[in-house]
Order: sequence, then structure tokens, then C-alpha cells
Amino acid sequence: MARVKKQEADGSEHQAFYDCLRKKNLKRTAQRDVILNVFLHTQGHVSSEELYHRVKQVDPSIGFTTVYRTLKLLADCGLAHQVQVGDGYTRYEQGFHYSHHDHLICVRCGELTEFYNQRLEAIQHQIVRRHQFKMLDHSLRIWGVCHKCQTATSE
Amino acid sequence: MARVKKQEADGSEHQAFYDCLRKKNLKRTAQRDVILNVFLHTQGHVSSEELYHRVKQVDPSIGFTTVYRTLKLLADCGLAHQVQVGDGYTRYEQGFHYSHHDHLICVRCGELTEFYNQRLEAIQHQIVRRHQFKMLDHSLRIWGVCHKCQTATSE
DNA sequence: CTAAATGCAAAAGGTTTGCAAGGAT
DNA sequence: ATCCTTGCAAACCTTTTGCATTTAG
Repeated sequence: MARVKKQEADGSEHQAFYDCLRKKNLKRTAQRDVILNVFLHTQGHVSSEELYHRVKQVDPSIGFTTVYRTLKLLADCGLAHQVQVGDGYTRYEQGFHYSHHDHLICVRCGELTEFYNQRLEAIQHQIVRRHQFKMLDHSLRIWGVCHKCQTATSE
Repeated sequence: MARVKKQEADGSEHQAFYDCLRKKNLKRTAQRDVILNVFLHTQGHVSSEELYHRVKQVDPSIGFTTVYRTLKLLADCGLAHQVQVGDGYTRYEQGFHYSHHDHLICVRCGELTEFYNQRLEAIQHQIVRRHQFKMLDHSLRIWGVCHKCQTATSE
């Protein structure tokens, strides 16, 4: 119980979304509501395609394009965060309570493990400063074989 | 002079390429020679498309497919190294004298700056060990605005 | 000779866009 | 009434592949 991530009051993401829509003079629609909900209930890193399939189970009338565009909109509103895993798909992870982290990617089973290391971050800031570079984003990805796949019977 | 990277005798890449071809039972062709030469004389991070255009200036009869496939072959032989900058193109940098490094990417002018930090590497090894992960590759990319673009008249 | 290489054209496969119809404010 | 949204179909774009022809060994 000690390490349970505290969850913000339910709906804070929704409110943030509505606010963002208003600010952009965009409209709240049933489709966007469904897509946001499904996205918020999805763990991990989904592609538009994957989210589309989940959304279809809730409302089969929603098209891929809308999911695709809404995902971009969510990213724009800070509710989703883009990740390029390198598998050919643009993936999104939840971004509202987003805190920077990096990824271990298992090339065998595809599992993504998130990690965060303060010293890593500090060094990056140092490097950027040294190059008089203004950092906007950064991404560290480590590919390899996860423990589970290493111990699995190698064939 | 103390830190000048020692250059191998000219042609060592070629020899390595021929050896690799022989080992794979593949053939040495005029096209592959041209493509290797152009690649070796190209600085930075080229896409197949870009290399194709350079190659065409030497021999217009060489097709894109051949450049594309040869680039993959070069990577396979350790002469080229793939980099995903995130601009939609698969890019390659020289890989024969390759030593691991990471990239600063200017989102304004597209400039790629390479850097290397030993502590960064050490921490990554530590993280991997901690996760009982067998690292195969890793890539750190930092996006931002380079010094030149920061000082350029902002409009 | 035989297997590999080449180049064209076309297929793939994910991403993006045009547009007519429908919907929110 | 107006401007945004939706979903379909098609366009895009880079990456891959099929195949008939040519070429290296």
C-alpha cells in the first residue's frame, strides 16, 4: 500500500480536456468523450490502430480517422505523450500526470519497461548546457532482451 | 595532436566490405563499389533517398532499390550504422570506425550534433543490470534549439 | 553455367488529407 | 446560421518485394 501511486480525483483529465477544447474553440463531441475515456483506461503505449480497435468495442460507429485525430488532439492538450518505440507505429502513453521517464524495449517480446534515473537527467542537462543547446525533449531507449525472455527456453 | 582520432589506412573499409561479401557468398559489383565510395565520402546522416541522389551524380544508371539494398548490406557488414532521427527517414552514418555516441537534434535547422559521455554509458549499464536486461543497443536523442538558432533573429 | 544482382514497377503499410454530410453552439 | 467534426475514400510517402533480365564467379 505504501507505494500506491496516488490517483488524482477522477475527472481531472476530462476537465483539462474540456478546458483545452474551449481554449482552442473546438467542440466537445460524443466521439471525443468515448476516445478520451478508452484512452484513459488503457495501460501502456497504444498506437492509433490499437486504440481504434478498443474504441470500436465501445462504439463501432467511430472511425479510425477520428481516433487518429483525437489522439493528436489529446497530445496537443497534454493528455497524451508520443513515444517512438521504433516498431513502425507512433505510440501514445498517458501524459496528464506524465513525468519524464525512459524505456527498456525487449526486442523479443516487445515489452516496454519504464525507468527513471535522476543522475541520467542531470548529466543530460549538463551536456545541453555545455553545448549551449536549449533542450525541448529527450528520449533514451534501450533495446535488448528482458529477463523473462532470457530465461525462456532458447530455441 | 594528442587526441586526434587515428585514421586507419585508406581502403580498409573497402577490404572489410569485400571480406564481408565473400563471407556471405555475395558478389562484388560496380554498383556496390560506387555506392560504398559515395557513402564513405558523405558526412553525417544520410537517408537512402539522399544517398541515391548523390550516387546518381556519379552513375545515373544506378537505381534507388540498389542503393537502398546496398545501404542495408553495408549496415549488415558493420560499415554503416542506422539512426532514427525521427524525421520519417531511416538514416545511416558511417559505422566502420563507429564508436557509440548520442545525438543533439536541432528542431529548427535540423543539425545533428554528436556527443559521448562516459558517465551516461555507465549509468545505462547499471540500469540494465538492475533490470536483469541484456542490452543490445541504445539511443539517446535530445531535441531542442541549437545555439546558432537561438541567437538568430527570432521572428 | 548457376546463383546472385539489378532496376523497374508495383505492393505494403502507416500516416494524412479532401470532401460531403452531419452536428454543436 | 456558422463553423467544427466525422467517416469514408483516396492520397501520400517511405520502405519492401516480385520478377524478368543481366552479370559475377
